[in-house]
Amino acid sequence: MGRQPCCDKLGVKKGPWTADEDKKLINFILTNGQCCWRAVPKLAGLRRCGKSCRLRWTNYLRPDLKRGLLSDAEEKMVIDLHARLGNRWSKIAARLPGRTDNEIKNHWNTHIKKKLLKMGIDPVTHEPLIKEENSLDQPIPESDQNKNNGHQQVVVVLESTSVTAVATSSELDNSSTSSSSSSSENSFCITDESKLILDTLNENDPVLSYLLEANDAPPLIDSSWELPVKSFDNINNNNNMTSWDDESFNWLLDCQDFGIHDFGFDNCFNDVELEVFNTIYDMENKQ
DNA sequence: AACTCGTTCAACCGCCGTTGC
DNA sequence: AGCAACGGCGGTTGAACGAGT
Repeated sequence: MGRQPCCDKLGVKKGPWTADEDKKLINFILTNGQCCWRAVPKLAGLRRCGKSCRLRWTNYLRPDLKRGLLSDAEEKMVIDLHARLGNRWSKIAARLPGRTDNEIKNHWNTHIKKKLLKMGIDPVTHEPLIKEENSLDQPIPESDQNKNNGHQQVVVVLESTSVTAVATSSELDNSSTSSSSSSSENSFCITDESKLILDTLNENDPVLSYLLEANDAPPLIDSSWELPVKSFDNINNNNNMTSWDDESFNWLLDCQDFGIHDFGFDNCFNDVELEVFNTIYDMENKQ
């Protein structure tokens, strides 16, 4: 005999979570921590599958989630990491504090994918889509392709970071040196649009510079996330907290823009991880 | 105002490696 | 050792919403 079934499929509720369900789940996790997800719905008084509870917690209720659109820096990191890791969203999310794999995956599919396609980059391979774009989206007349002031595309492939870009600027005249002297795989030109990509590699950017230095480094954030129960004490000012009161709960639901600092999570990360987080945090606050 | 269409994202589904019995 | 549940992951779906007509 193996284990008991995960949950009784009959009577299990599906669909969007209600505020009441959220409250029950939050209360349970804060009281008991994350244990056996199979037991959570029963113990928390929820008619949900344990899997659904885990998903709701990790993707939405977790207090260290940042919420909101990804910042430019985060987006650039996602693109770069995707170029190296592919659709391994959980690995990518592990490098972006406060972001979930689901969130990054959604953002990729709805925003970044389109941006890359618009730039003539295959979002899967991160390689140029010159042929496809010429034949499908916006066919470029041969006459225009022969003009430097037209929209001739120049491939930007940065081997060290796997970031690929295609420039469509008319400032190609200024970049002839780099394109003519390189091999096909390594050739690149500097133009307005490609500068946007190159900006992602700014050496002054601590996030990216750290990222680039640590090609094979372990994830910035340990994937085995643990509930820092202690940090929640700050919320209720109650060391013996057993559950959230209505005020605290409403505060959580209303405050979708919280960060690590807000919860005293700083102690959960080492100096480097905190530095990365602080950089992203500051960038967002400046916007 | 009513309808259509496109976009977004929370949630579900199914698969797979791990682990407990 | 083998079966089956668990936990996690990536792909997909569909309801909600906004923009355009």
